[in-house]
Amino acid sequence: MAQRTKLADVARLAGVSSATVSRSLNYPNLLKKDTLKRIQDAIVRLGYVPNSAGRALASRRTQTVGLVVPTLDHAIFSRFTQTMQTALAESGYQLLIASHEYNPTLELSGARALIERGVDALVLVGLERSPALDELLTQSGIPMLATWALDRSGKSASVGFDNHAASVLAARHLLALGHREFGVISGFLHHNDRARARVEGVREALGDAGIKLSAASVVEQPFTYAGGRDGLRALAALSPRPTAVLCGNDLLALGALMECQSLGLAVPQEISVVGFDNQELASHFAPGLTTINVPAADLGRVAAGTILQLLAGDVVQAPVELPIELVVRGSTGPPPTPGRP
Amino acid sequence: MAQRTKLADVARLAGVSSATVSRSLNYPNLLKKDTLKRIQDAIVRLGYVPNSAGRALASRRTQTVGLVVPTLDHAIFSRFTQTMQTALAESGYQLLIASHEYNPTLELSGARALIERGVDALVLVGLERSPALDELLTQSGIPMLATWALDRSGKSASVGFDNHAASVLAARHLLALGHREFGVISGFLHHNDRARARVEGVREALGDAGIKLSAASVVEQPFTYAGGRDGLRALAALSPRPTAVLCGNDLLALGALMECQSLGLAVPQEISVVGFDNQELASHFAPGLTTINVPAADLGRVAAGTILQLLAGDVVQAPVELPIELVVRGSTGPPPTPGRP
DNA sequence: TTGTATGCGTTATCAT
DNA sequence: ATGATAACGCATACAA
Repeated sequence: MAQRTKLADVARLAGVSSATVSRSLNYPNLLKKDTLKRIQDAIVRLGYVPNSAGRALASRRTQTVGLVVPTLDHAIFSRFTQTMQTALAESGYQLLIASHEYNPTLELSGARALIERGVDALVLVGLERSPALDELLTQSGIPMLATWALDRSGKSASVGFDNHAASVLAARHLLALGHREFGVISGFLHHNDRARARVEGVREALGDAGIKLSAASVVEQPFTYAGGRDGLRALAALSPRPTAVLCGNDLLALGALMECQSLGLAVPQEISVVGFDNQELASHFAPGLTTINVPAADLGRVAAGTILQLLAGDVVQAPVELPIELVVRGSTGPPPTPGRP
Repeated sequence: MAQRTKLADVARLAGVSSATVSRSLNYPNLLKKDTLKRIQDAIVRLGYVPNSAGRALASRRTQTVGLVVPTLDHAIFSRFTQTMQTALAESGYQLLIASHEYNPTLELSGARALIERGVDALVLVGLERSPALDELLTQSGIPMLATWALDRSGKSASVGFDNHAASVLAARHLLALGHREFGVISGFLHHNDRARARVEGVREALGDAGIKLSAASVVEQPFTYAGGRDGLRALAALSPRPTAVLCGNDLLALGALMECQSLGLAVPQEISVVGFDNQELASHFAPGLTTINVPAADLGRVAAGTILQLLAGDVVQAPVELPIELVVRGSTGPPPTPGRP
């Protein structure tokens, strides 16, 4: 039953050639009003739906964009994906998705699967990829866009923000408040250049202030509330105890906040927490939380626009940098006593 | 540069016919070990990637599953999608996604776009669809799976849970606590049969107890924190004021909780709140929140499995019902004084 | 076990 | 403005 009526069926019913029907789909203004209408009637009558495999084979384009993300199960990526898919759909493009859960092997196979399916362009997250994937990308010659990071080398088009600069911003803010003991709860750094850039930003900003970030004060945890809890517990056990904690995303930050409460640590009086990602809850349940808001939805929109440019043949070299903002809530509280154990 | 090497190129390099190369891909065990190896070497040497348009045209299958969801920007759907895509990828299927933001027109065009692209099967959310979509589905003859709802009529395969029963469960719980005045904060009911089933469940359970749910005590709001806030404010203004509020999802429930706090209403002493969806935050920041946990990840896994069965030609008639659970937190608090204004 | 030949549904070139 | 026809890359029935 599947995929019955074809171009030729419509052509027969409309009394024209299949070439004309094809044109009615792709260049309707080339046809005489009358025949166009006859064809369109036939299409409706038959419930004809074009077969894009045939179309792809003949036209060498699939009207499909591939997206390879770490996971859809983080708000930032699902929002990003949602926005992109809506924007692309408006231009007649469909989104084909692969996720790899931060596993380079899965990223490679996912990208390969998308390329096999003939995506007209490919969107990736981050700049880091395995040599095999790099080779696959250059061999395929498919237009590629890196997201959530900026490719300053200009090797590939990119839209994102400066993860490094963002955490420098946050660290300086905390330094200005008088903090001297820091902790970082990060996601796993393996195969996550964004997370690494964030940690590096902290390290650098602190270094400029003559403060060294010890290995023990950077803990890697899964991107979950539990990860945030565990991370904070580990940091709280250090001596001296950090008075400021930077978290890699909202789940980690909120988990850390919960654990602070469980441990009886006042935020931000005894400990300050900074989290990446936009978390509406923060303003209400966690007035002491400072956040670095990342523009996931904007990124999706801009990425879609850039992809369309690439597909139009434009050469997009310069990275498109989106602004991030540090949102400080409840900063009126007293600064923490630095160095208190 | 795109999509250079083809089957024939590999065949030439390996010194075989293209048919043999095709077989090496689809039925490797039909080939002599030696020739298979020669072919595979050639494939690697050339960096050959199959063109699935050609494959789809010839085989009439795309190894692609279409998913039409309301949005990826709600945790339940992104988690569902993520799980499904992972499970399907393990069986060599790719997921093609369309989202419609609760707009029937977009749902139709999305489904059409997916069918055009030749998806082997289609996954939809809910049972309600426009007549046009229904016709499209039957005309196309594509295997279809309804999710997040149970098709008791057996017209289509379905995996989900009983939204109606779930809210009956919640309402009875609140009745048992002594509540007599109820409010409901729902998402928009238009084109959302799950939301309607939830409200109906409440209405029915209350009706059994001789309580009528007035029109004013059911408010429709967008699925956001702000929606929850606005909804609760509206309900709190009613006289008599509801002592128990049921919310359509986690965002609405948390928004309602925030507003309770802003209004100085103690939860659950003065007002009880019940929210659909699994919300980890609840146990910490909102100990008075009772939740109906929905198994988004399980649904994704089961849906993927069912789709694979359908693709294998199995006839899946009976709806697959997943269990839901009512999680009561902080129920030790005193029951609210019923009917207090 | 492998090769030959044909067709899948559409687009695009070239006529008319 | 429209028609005839040759690709597009692969799978498969049939032959060998």
